[in-house]
Amino acid sequence: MERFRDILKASNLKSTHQRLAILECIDTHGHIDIETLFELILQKYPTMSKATLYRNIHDLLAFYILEEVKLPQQKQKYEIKKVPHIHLLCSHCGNVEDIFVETKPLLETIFFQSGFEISSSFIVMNGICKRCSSKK
Amino acid sequence: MERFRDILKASNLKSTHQRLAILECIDTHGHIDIETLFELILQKYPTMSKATLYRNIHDLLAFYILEEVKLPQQKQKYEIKKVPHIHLLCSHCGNVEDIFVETKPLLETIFFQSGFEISSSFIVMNGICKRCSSKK
DNA sequence: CTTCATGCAAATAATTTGCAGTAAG
DNA sequence: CTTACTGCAAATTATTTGCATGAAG
Repeated sequence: MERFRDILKASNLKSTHQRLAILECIDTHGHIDIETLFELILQKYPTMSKATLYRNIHDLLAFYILEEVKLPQQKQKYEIKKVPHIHLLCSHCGNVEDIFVETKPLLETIFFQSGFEISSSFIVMNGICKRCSSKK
Repeated sequence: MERFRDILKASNLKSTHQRLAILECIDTHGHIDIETLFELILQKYPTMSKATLYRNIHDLLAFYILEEVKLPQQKQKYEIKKVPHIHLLCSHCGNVEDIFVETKPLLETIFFQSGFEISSSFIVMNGICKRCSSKK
């Protein structure tokens, strides 16, 4: 994936095999936690160390290349930073789906009610996804 | 606080000093993390151990007496379970405010768009609270 | 070449567990 | 009394750091 090289270069970060592997792995897997990520990368790069993984996650977050996703009852996960979206967490199959929805009305209601000026939001919906509910 | 004794009894949990202290502390302090909670309780009960704290937090969560609050860039916090609400996290003063807002329209939009049946939601808004924005 | 990133091992922090003693009901 | 809960210490697990080596540009 050439795009990750560009993204890294833009932040003056070297495009090491390890970093590219981390980014590609998160990209193809979607929301992923440290442990799973580590095991997946080990398969390609048996020498990968956890210290490197932690350091890179930290740096990639700092440069807003990654984003943390804190889901209820779950270990912290990570994803490639993208356009703001809502997380739909299926309590049946465990999958996380992203959805892009207009939230402006809600934000305006909140401002109206409380005077709180919102700059960003983090939203997780728990429930049953379409696939699971149609299987019942 | 007599009400916590009742709540504990309803779940067949004994009303120990430690448990009552944990609940009262979280109740008066609001959203609080393990470390802060531990230090506050130590002042009243110098013998309180962290093992007990962790065990109790775990059990109180399991009985839905407490609720976990995972805020971006912050350590996990806990609060007394209450009516569903939205968290407003002020990036200036760091305070977390709770607000009760009608989210039904948003939930319906999501269902309409994706077929995802929502049972509960977790929402954090980042921004500047009324108090801070009026100080500028 | 020069600088930044990696791997390893060791250090630190966070959380869990086993067990004997203690307190709640 | 009986059972569940606590405190302590030890065990795990998670994360960070120092430093010598190696790779990227």
